[in-house]
Order: sequence, then structure tokens, then C-alpha cells
Amino acid sequence: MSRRVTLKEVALRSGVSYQTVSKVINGQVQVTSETESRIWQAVHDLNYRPNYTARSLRSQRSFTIGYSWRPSPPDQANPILDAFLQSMFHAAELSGYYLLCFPFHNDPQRQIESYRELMDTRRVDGFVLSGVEYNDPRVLLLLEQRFPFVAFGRSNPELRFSSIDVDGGYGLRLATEHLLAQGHRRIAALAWPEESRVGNNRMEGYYAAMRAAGIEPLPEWMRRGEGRYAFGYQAARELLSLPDGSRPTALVGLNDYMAVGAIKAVQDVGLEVGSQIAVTGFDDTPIAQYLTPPLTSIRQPVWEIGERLIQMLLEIVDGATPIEAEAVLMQPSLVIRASSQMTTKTSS
Amino acid sequence: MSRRVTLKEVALRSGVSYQTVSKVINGQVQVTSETESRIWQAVHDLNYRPNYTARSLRSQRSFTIGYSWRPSPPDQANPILDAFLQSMFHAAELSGYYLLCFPFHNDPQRQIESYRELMDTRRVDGFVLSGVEYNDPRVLLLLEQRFPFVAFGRSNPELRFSSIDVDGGYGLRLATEHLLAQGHRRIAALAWPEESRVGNNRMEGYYAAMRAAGIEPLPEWMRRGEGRYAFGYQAARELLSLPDGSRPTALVGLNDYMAVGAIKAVQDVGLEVGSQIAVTGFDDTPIAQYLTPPLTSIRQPVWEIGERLIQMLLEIVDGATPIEAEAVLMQPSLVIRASSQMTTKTSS
DNA sequence: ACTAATAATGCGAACGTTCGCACGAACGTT
DNA sequence: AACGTTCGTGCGAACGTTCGCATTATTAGT
Repeated sequence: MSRRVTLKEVALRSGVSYQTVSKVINGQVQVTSETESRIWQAVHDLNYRPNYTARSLRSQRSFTIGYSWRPSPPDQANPILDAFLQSMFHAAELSGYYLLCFPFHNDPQRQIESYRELMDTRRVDGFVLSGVEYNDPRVLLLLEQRFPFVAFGRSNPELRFSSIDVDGGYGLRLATEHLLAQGHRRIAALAWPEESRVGNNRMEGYYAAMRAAGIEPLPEWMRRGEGRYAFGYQAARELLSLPDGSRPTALVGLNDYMAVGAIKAVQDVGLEVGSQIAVTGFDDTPIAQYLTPPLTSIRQPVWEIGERLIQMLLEIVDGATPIEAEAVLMQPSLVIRASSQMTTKTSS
Repeated sequence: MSRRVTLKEVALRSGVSYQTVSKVINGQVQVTSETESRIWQAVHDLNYRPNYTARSLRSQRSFTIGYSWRPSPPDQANPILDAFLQSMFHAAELSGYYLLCFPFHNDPQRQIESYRELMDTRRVDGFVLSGVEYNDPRVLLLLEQRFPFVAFGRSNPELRFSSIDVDGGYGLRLATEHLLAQGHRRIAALAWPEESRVGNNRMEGYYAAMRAAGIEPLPEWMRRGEGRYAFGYQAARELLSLPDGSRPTALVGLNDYMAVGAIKAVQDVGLEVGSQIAVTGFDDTPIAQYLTPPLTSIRQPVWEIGERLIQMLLEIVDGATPIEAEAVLMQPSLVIRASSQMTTKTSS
């Protein structure tokens, strides 16, 4: 924690003014190749690195991106957090940026305060948002302040900002079509409440696939609730006790936790998952492949999302010209495992 | 992205010099209660917040803590990452600090370069390390440079630095004693390779508990390998095919993934987990409670660890007097579920 | 009323950069 | 030979704070 090498020392050692050293380092000026090499030599000898804070003060940029996310409850881990963060760190580092992470506050007032603080103190140059909701106060604040940000997920259509979202409808279409291809006709859904935009998006894919197959889903096949194990279990029990003609033979879950609950319910009533009742999830939670049977699920291109989000944000932050907001939609992929297959052959 | 309020504007509005405003805000000086209230009024009216960068440049502190961690493979998520990060964010925020997160590089050279960069550019005031290894290059670098840091986990005993670790030995003692209390006598272990300090720590608890019960574990009960599902499965199969007299009736896993693999192996040979063969894990991976049967596991006090790590680090960073390095050991707790109980009653 | 002490405030400098402009030297052009 | 150009480099200022000391206003002590 000792020495600090400054521009002046480099200048002294290479016999030019310190401002010239600065310009050479930033490639803003032509100098004799001789002086240039002297300067670089000195930089190297002294192991000089520009003081980030000073550079930042002068150039009015912090080279820092703020990110905060809603923590998952302890019994329901966020399966993509690690990869999502790492992908952003890597992409940011390539452009000389770092991520500043700050705590998530449930109180909207307090939460907004966090964002304001970071903006007003000029601590970050932009934000990445995730888990945006309809009329998200953060989005409203940042749009109003014209502060750069991008979001993982969409909000109200009339709010214009750059975002990337996973095409959940496409994901559910894949899952539903896969089940239809296995011969299923009565396919039920474990869904989220109606207020959930993400949930509604995903369900569209289910309806699209069903109707394309000429099937009009029965209203009782749609169960809405909190996306947790307990609800998945309960809903599946109810679905399995429907009368013979309407009892589903397959269940699509909007997340893995509900699907796992459903698997347990199927097994508890003495039916076999896969061969008799098919189940699919969403998110491809790591341990899902180690269940008995392994869970068919839908995987999001997390790494790519993180990278592109950062690239989009830095274009806004760095870019000379204002960027048109764009909403990118990415395609998830279906990972087929035993929980949705007639043959009990364990894949994976 | 518009206005920026500076000290000077506040000063103008309250009729004092901007330096005085600074001092009042930082409570470094006495002023008339009248001027004081005028100043605070102006601060409030203009919504003034000190520019972080300028403050940082002048005071030579970044109020930022660096943290980087090794990402988990996609099929083996880190169960405590989310809570660990959030706990640190909260603790840091209380003291006006934020966390700067940066990518993890596998190449040691490149990794060290990341730390050097952040130190030399004065971008962070200290680091939190996790996953430290014997002769960890990061530890050696930071000690040599006398740069403030704390670690989650221990390293060589002769390297003196502040750290918090979970008493894995205690955890395994709890698990083993629990199994002994259920009447088990032949208890095998799914362990990590001998080079693993964490693994060796944990195993000590197993041996302690066994010997305290007057049992000398057979060498063949100890299986070492990579801490993954596949190894757990394989090792359990081998253990279950030992001759009658030495075949274990219980398995302790050093993590949940091995335990889950073991559960599958037990079921595949037609035995019942819990009533016939008991299995325990380590980490209390969220989905472990939803397995069939739910997995008994060991839970680390993650939130407390994160908070205390930050407190320790800030004492070093903020403290006027140098702090004595201390190695704190925290006690994990046993979460008993059906996988280790004779009665098939599902707890959880 | 005069000085000494104390309280309240102001002032200049510094932190380490980047930025814009100015300046001299070398160059080619008329 | 005098001129405009370009090239290489230097200089002063600024970014918005904090810090130490100087200065003035106030109070108390004789």
C-alpha cells in the first residue's frame, strides 16, 4: 500500500512535460518516435497506471456501471445469477468498465433513493436493470432524468428504452410442441398470476402451440399461483383428480420449482413421470437434471444476454450520437430429459 | 442526466464560502446555528450531494471494496452466492461503501493483474477474497503490498490475515453424531481429494465423532473424488456393494451434489433412503429440500459471514490504528430432513 | 477600555488527471 | 528570402472536493 506513481514522475524520467505524457498515453497526439519510446519506457519502468479517480474527475466519467437485483428467497435460488453477473463483468472489463453492485431495497422509496444517490454523486455512468415491472419506478426515474440504462426484461410498451428479453412465449411453444409430438393432447399449465407480464408472455406460446394443433385448452387446465414448489404440488394434485375425460396427461410449468412440485404430486398419486404424465419446467435449474426423473426444461442464453446488455449500455454511454432504443428478443432452447418422454431412457 | 449541484452553488445560496459548507456537511467545524440551518436548507433545496469522484480524489479513498469469485459450473450452482453478495452489499452500504465486482480469471497471471490494476489505480480501498487456496497468489500479493483485505476461508497457517471460515469439522461432527444417534454404526464418507483443505477440515469432524463413539472407521469407507453428482453416484454404488459386514448403512457427503448422486445410487439398487440407508449433504442447496426424500444437510450462516467480513475489512481500512489479524470460525447448523431419518415422516 | 483567548468563517492550495490553446521549429511553397 | 503549414511539445486551467492555516468577529478577563 506504498508507492503511487503519477504522471509527473513519468514525465520527469522521460524529460517531457507531464501533460505530454498524458497525451501520448491516450494516443491523442503525435510525438517523435524517440520521445514516445522514452515515455513508454518510463511508464513501464515505474509501472505507472493512471489514477482512476483523477481521470474520472476530470473526464466526468466513472467507467462504472451500477447493478442491483432482487435477492431470491433462500429456498428458491436464482439459477442464472452467477453466469449473468460473470458475463457482464467480462463484457464490461473489455471496455475498461467495472460493475458496482448495490443492495436491493424492497421499499420503493428507499430503492429509488439508491439509484438517485449513485446518479447524483456521479458514481456510475449507467445502470443495468433486471426484474422490471409494469410502471417500474426505476424506469420512470431514469427515463425522466435521461440517465443511461438498459434492462433485462420488458416493461410497458409505451416506455421506450433499450432492453433484452427472453422470448418466453417461444420457450413455451417449444415445450408444448414437444409434448404434442409425444402424443399428448390434454396439456395443463402451471402458471403465474394474471398480473405477471413474464407469465402472460410465456403462456401465449402455450396457447399458440395448442391452437396450432387444433386443440382448445380447457379453462381448468390453467392453474395460476405463486411460482413455488408448494403451489406446483397442490395444483398438480388438483389437475390429476379431474374426471377422466379432462384429466391432463402432461403439465408445463412456468418455472422449475413448480415443475418439481408437480413431479412429486404425480409420484404421490402412484403415476410414473415421463411415461404416464409428462412434466416440463423453465429455467433449467442446475440440480433439475439430477432429479428422478431428470427434468425437461427451458434454458435461457444467459451469457449472451449479459454480454449484449453491457454492449448496448456502453453504446449509449460512450456513443457520441444518441442511440435509438431497441428491444431485443432472444430465443431460449428446450433441454429434453426423461420427465417428458415416453421412453424411460435417462438422457443426460 | 442534466444538472449537477456543487458545493459552490450551495455556498452561494447560503451566503458562505464553499469550503465552509464542506466543513459543516462533514461536521468538522462549529458554526452559528443560524448559518448552519441556512446551509442545510440550501443543501436540501438544491438536493446537493457531494461528488463522489472529487471527494475520493482529495481524500485518497475510493469507498469501494473489490470482490471477485470463481464462477460455478452451470450444472453445479453456488447455493450461497446470492445471499453472500447481498449481505455484503448491505453491510457496506451502512458505512457508505459499495462493492466493485470484477471477473474471475483462471490464469493466475491474469488474475493477479486484475487485483494489481484495481490497487494501483486506487479504484478500491480493499478486497474481499473467497475460495482461497494454499499459497494463494492473491494472498501473497496483497500481504506483500500491505493492501487491506479479508478472506472467506483460511489458507496456510503461517500467513497472517483476517478471515472468517465455517467450521466444517463441526458441521460434519453434527451430521455424524446425528447418524450415530439414529443407530448407525457403519458410516461412510464421500469426500474430496487430499489436497483440499476445506475437505480435510470437514473430515476431521467425521473422525472425531466416530472415535468418540468408539468406532474406528474402515479405510474403505472413505471415498475421495471430485465433489460432483457423478462421483457421488459412483462411490455410493461401490460402497453399497461392499460385503455385508463392512457395508455402510449411512453416507455423509461433503456437499449436496455428491449426496444427491448417492441418493440416486441407493434408490437404483432398490434400497430406501432414510429408513434403510441414511444420506446427508453439506451446503443446504435450495432445491435439496424438494428431493424425494428431502435431503438432510448442513447450513452455513451466510448472511452473518458476509456482514462480519465487511465489518472486519472496514475496520482495517477505516481504522486509525493497525488491526491485529484474526481468524474467526463460525458454526454451521444441521438441517434434519427425511433422507437421514428412520421414520419416513417428511419434515420440512 | 485594552488585551488575550476563543469562536466563526474565509482563503489558498492540493489531489492527479485531461483539455484547449499557444508556441517554436522544421518544412515545403511561391 | 519571406511566408503559411504542419508537427511536436509546453503551459495554464479546470474537474469538485478536503485540509490546514489565516483572518475576522465575538466574548471574557483584567
